[in-house]
Amino acid sequence: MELRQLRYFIKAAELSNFTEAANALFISQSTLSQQIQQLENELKTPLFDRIAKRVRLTEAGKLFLPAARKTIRDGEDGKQLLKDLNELTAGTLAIGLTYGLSDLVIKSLKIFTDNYPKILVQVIYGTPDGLIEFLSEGRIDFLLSFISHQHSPIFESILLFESKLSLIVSGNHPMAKKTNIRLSDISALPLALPVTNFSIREFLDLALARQQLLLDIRLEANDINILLQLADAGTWCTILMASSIFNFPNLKAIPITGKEMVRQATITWPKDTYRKTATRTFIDIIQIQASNQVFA
Amino acid sequence: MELRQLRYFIKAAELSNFTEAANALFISQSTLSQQIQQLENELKTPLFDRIAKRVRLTEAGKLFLPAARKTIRDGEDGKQLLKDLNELTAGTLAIGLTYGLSDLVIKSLKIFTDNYPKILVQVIYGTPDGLIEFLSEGRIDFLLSFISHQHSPIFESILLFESKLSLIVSGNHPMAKKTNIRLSDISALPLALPVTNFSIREFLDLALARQQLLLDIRLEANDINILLQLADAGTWCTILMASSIFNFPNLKAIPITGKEMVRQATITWPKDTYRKTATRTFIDIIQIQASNQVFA
DNA sequence: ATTCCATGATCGAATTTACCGATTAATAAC
DNA sequence: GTTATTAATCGGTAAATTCGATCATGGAAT
Repeated sequence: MELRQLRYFIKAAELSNFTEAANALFISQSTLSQQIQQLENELKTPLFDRIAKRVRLTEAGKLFLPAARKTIRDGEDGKQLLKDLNELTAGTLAIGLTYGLSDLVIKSLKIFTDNYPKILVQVIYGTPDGLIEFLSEGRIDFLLSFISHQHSPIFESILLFESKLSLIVSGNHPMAKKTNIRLSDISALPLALPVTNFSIREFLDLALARQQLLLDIRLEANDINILLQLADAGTWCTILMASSIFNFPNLKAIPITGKEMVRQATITWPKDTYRKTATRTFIDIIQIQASNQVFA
Repeated sequence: MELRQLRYFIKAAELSNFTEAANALFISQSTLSQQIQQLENELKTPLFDRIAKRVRLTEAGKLFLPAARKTIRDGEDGKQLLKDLNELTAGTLAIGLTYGLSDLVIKSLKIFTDNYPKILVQVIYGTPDGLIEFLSEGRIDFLLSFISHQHSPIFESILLFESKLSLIVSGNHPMAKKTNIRLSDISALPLALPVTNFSIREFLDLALARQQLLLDIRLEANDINILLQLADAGTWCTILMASSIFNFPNLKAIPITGKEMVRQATITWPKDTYRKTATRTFIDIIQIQASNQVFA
């Protein structure tokens, strides 16, 4: 039994006429006749009475017709489901996110969910390593981070924007007026920094090692918001990407000079897997947002 | 999209492994791979992520899987419906019946409905002509009557039993002791007979005309039961088939002599149409009942 | 009655499709 | 590296679908 046969049967039952049904189906009458017979053979039940020059549904045929219709309809429903999914009216979108890119995502999310309210969006914060793992497992659809995987065999990345490593200080901090600063100028400041397994910290530590500098680290936290609040209160300064302070109007990001101090925000997804429309659409949105945004 | 492809997809989704799925489906791995691709093309949506050496459902695939299962299940349900119908656990049986054969049907019905309680039985009384019309229209499945259609091109008949036209009298009637009677002996009796469009009346009138006899007809009725009750009360006699008096133990049927006075009870159904199991089964039962029954 | 028309079944041929086996490519595990 | 596993691909074959033509039947028109 195949859907084709059910489609033929339904049309023939509706028209009670094989010739007309065949025309409506754009097949020959002989084809229709044969396919109906084949269906009847498989069901071991005649579906039509062949009386004189017209056909009429048998009782079995009458019973089978609604069942056949239902089967066809279910098949169509399945197709529609996928169509809806591609048209962003259903489904989920799981976004992996490292600290420091929240602002961009939040702005983009507003645009996305306004246009596609039926998509369930999941925002998963994590470390780059952990999120890469999630990406492999298919638990997130893509990943926003400052780590590029442009040369990976299994991941693909595109650049969103560049952001400079910056000293984050409160607006009334003595250094708040500076437009840029050298890494060596910071060494005297008491700092609150992310813990060492955060990628920004790894990035910073690498630069410090290269320049053979040490910093006055007074506090470590595994939460960027805490660091920002501490800076906002004027207690300590911190070092983060310039793009991290969007939520704190009182804070100032003073870019640290040096071309190695620039990090690239990227979107990463698994190579050679289907990217659903929700993913592609969201990435489009986030790219536009990124290009509109101006970071130091 | 065909059910075959859905079956393949479901198995592959369940096993997350094309090779195993192909084995389970008794097809080659290449066939499975191709059919899945074909389905994906039609849906314009990849259903599996091909990552490294194993496949994994895409979100679209996860969404589509229950829909595919439902479609398959509905198809199976349709088949089961017909199976049930053939196995007499569902469906209807519409019996056309002329007056005079009720007793046989009622006895057979009891056996039938005891064994197949889910079959809805419809008993349609009518005149032979009307019932033949119903048979043509498919409103009844078969017809019990004293009219044979053994030589009709569109109807088929089998003989159930023979019954003699009889004078029906109350047990205390002067003639009740007779074992048979000639038609000419009846002409003096006041009679209550079926109306002229009843087939038994047509049959009787034909015989009377042949023998150039007239009867003393005092009453006509279009209901056999009324005639039987009148006879039972001793008011009048009537002429019916011997098989009609089963419900009236006080009545006696005195066969009328002459070979033309024998009528054949038959079952008739349309030639060359599917006879459902309910029909075939009921006919079997009624044939057995008829052979067990002894009529004058 | 006879002819004509409409309809479904059937037949043979052509086309399409499903299927298989062998091979290739990719990758994970050793 | 090497091996084993797995899915994709290719070419060929068998099967199924489809078509056109024809046949058989029954109803309608004449």
